[in-house]
Amino acid sequence: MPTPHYGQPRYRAIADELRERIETGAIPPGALLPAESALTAEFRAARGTIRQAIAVLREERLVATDHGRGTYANPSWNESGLTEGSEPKRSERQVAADPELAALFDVEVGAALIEQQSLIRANGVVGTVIRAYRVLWTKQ
Amino acid sequence: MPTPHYGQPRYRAIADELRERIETGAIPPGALLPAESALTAEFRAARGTIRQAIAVLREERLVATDHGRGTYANPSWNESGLTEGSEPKRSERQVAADPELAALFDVEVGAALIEQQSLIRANGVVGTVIRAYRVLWTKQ
DNA sequence: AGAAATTTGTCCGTATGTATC
DNA sequence: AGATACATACGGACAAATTTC
Repeated sequence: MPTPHYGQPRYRAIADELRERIETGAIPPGALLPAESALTAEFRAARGTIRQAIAVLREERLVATDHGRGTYANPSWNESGLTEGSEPKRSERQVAADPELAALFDVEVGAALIEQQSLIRANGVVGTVIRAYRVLWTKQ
Repeated sequence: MPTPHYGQPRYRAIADELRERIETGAIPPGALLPAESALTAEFRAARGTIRQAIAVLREERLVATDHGRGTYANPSWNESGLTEGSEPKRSERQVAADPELAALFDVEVGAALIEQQSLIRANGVVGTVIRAYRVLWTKQ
């Protein structure tokens, strides 16, 4: 546990994990990554290690951090990144919570949720649709 | 006095002190703890150290913190009940395509889709629900 | 209604001491 | 010896939610 960096250093492994979450849409474009303190808890890594991992992603332009605010995923949804991106593939709208979502978020059915939809295209055709839901009103 | 952690770290000692004040009633249930700025002055510790101490108590459910408001002692309404058993954080099921998804995937309404749902928790509560949709049979 | 002050949340940079590969 | 990593601690700054004036 202390410092076994078999092959790959820890901060790179953490960077890989976070990169996957972003690329799979688990952390949708424009969303905030968990705070450094939350990541230290989740990965049970020191803050310096977490910051090193995020620095890797920042260098890849996969995230951008605002001082005092947080670290955002995919800040380049308006500028074509790797692909020429024929269409904007992100949209956000307000929807009502269906019974299942209401139970998960512990809110009333019909409560306002933010739905962020992203599309993943392969060869021009839509391969995956990702919908991320979060409560509009934190707290209640 | 830079950073000697002989024996017990400072944030634990501070947490112990605050815990005792709560348990002895010096800080009654529902009352606000002194602000972080006040605690930094009292213990002559950095704010980060104070916040670490409070984080310990928060984990013990001895206090609860509201952004912009303060940290309360003994939140009596802790009916949360530590969850009814860990829910799976990733589940997969087959659903029928709604009109929007059907259009995106270019299939008929009602066609079979795979929905993969993931939950992202922050501090134990569901913060985001991710639903990823794919067509069931990717017959080229 | 609006501005200011308070308070918590988050990030930044740095530093020390310890331990392991 | 050097790189990696952990745990702890400091101080500063900006952001956001809440309260007070």
